[in-house]
Amino acid sequence: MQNSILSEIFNEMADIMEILGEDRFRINSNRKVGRVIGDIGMDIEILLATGELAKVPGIGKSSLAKIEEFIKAGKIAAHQELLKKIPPKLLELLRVPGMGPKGVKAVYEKLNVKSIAELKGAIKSGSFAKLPGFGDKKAAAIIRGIEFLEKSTGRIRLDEAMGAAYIVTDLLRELAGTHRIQTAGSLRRRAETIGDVDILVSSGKSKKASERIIEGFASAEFVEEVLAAGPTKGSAIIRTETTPVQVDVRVVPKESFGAAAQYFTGSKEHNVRLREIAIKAGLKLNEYGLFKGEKMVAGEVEEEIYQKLGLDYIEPMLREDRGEIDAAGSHTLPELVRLKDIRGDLHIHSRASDGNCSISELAEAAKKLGYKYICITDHSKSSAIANGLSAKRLARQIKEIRRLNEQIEGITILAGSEVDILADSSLDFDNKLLAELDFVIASIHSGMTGPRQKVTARTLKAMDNPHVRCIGHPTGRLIGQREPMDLDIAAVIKHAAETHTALELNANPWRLDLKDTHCRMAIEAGVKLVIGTDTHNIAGLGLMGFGVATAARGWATKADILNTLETAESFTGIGT
DNA sequence: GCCGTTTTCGGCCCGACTGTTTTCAGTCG
Repeated sequence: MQNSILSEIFNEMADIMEILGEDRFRINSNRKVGRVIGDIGMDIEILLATGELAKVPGIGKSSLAKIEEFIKAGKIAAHQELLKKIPPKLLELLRVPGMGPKGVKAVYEKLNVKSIAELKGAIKSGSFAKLPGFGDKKAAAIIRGIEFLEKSTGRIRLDEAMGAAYIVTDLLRELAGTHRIQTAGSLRRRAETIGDVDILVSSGKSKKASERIIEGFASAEFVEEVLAAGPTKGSAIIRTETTPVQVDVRVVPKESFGAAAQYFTGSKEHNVRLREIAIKAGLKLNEYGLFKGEKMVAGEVEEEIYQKLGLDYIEPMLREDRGEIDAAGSHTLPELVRLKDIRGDLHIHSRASDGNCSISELAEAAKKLGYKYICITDHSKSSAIANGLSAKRLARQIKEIRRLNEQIEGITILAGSEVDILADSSLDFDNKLLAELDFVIASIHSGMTGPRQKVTARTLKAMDNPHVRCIGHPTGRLIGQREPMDLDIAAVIKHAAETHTALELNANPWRLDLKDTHCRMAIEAGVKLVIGTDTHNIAGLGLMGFGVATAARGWATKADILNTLETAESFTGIGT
């Protein structure tokens, strides 16, 4: 799929144009095209061929021609022309916190700085600080920015962001003067990766109270470095168990809390659309409220902002400018699936393969979560590294599970398998054994770097097996660590619909696979999703929420998720 | 460059913080 490359090209064009100081509206539209292409789950080549691409908001005539040019020629002339205008490494300067397009332009034109290494040199030599509009403090800030860039791993996973948020909200709760505390930003939207953690606090009217909260945050022992600390806003790098995380804390008065929550939750693109709607209605929207002239018409309650703009309330997970605003206006938003709708976990590893717990321990823990059923899906024999079960061991495990079901009350344990899809597309167990199972997940664990045609064919073939009820972590990605397989996702979804095979939404925050946009495609094609934690221990059962949030980001309702069904019987005896 | 229930031309979101400034530009979200 060429979407991500194209998305990067449009963003790069916007970056270069910005450094060159070109028209900011044209820059913005290029950026928007880049984002929209990145958001589309569907292969852009297919969308172009069917004429659908021309209907996508934000993509106009000019961009359409460029995309067509890229599909045909593999490059875009306008992009190549822009690249010629700047040295190749100049763009990396934009990644340094504190360096924007104007700064990059200045150091390039006045100091002939063409890379981060040269920027470091210019700061050390003192020439940077002598530039008009710059200075010693700015120089020091940029050095810190470069250091942060060098040690940071970029965006962090959802679980890491949540851990950082807990650290800070725990402290804020202890501070005097904090009333309400709410995470905002991409964390509240449950995006798959998080840049920095935003936390919103409401306090009393006095300016002093607000200042004290920021001071309390900035001086906390977990703070590694304070990036900014004003009367209402503080920004700092904090230590966590895994990685340094940037956390922004914002203090707002009680009467503006809802507007601030709306504003700081974003996404930016969603907010821009809302403010445009406000302007058309003769109103003004900012983080303090929705105003008609001087008069505040909404602000304390987030729901009221949407209501006064003539929109249904939009859940944070949907706020990506992916059609949710139009749907809210026409009252056609989906009723999103929630964690409380989940009745069981269908992807669990026990001690028999590479898990840490016995089946009965897992069952008891699941019962405490209110689940009606779980399915034990240990690895199959080819996953030797994970101590995959042989046919003989699996047959024994099935008997063990049947026996346990007679002993344990209040929850049904299903016998399953996460069976390997082998390199030749066959499955790791024969049909006779698979037929014994209540629920079979088929997954690829090897040959993931294979060509598109091969990995796609393997997946399609597995779905042809009548015993396979679900494809596990379909793209195989590990966020920040391993790229997804080059899978033809549209073909997989189409075949899943044809064979009535479910697709997994693996809830592990390392995976979130299928991702949100792919979930939405699957749902639109009528394919059911299974949200499974793929847990190897009891704590991992708690990862379900990450999967549910991702499903919601894919506009999933309860009916789209297989494991919201009330009883275990819904899964048994299928394929026999 | 994109878009249209005031529009095919003329608009295009808003504010905090910082550092360099004597009133503001740049960056960020």
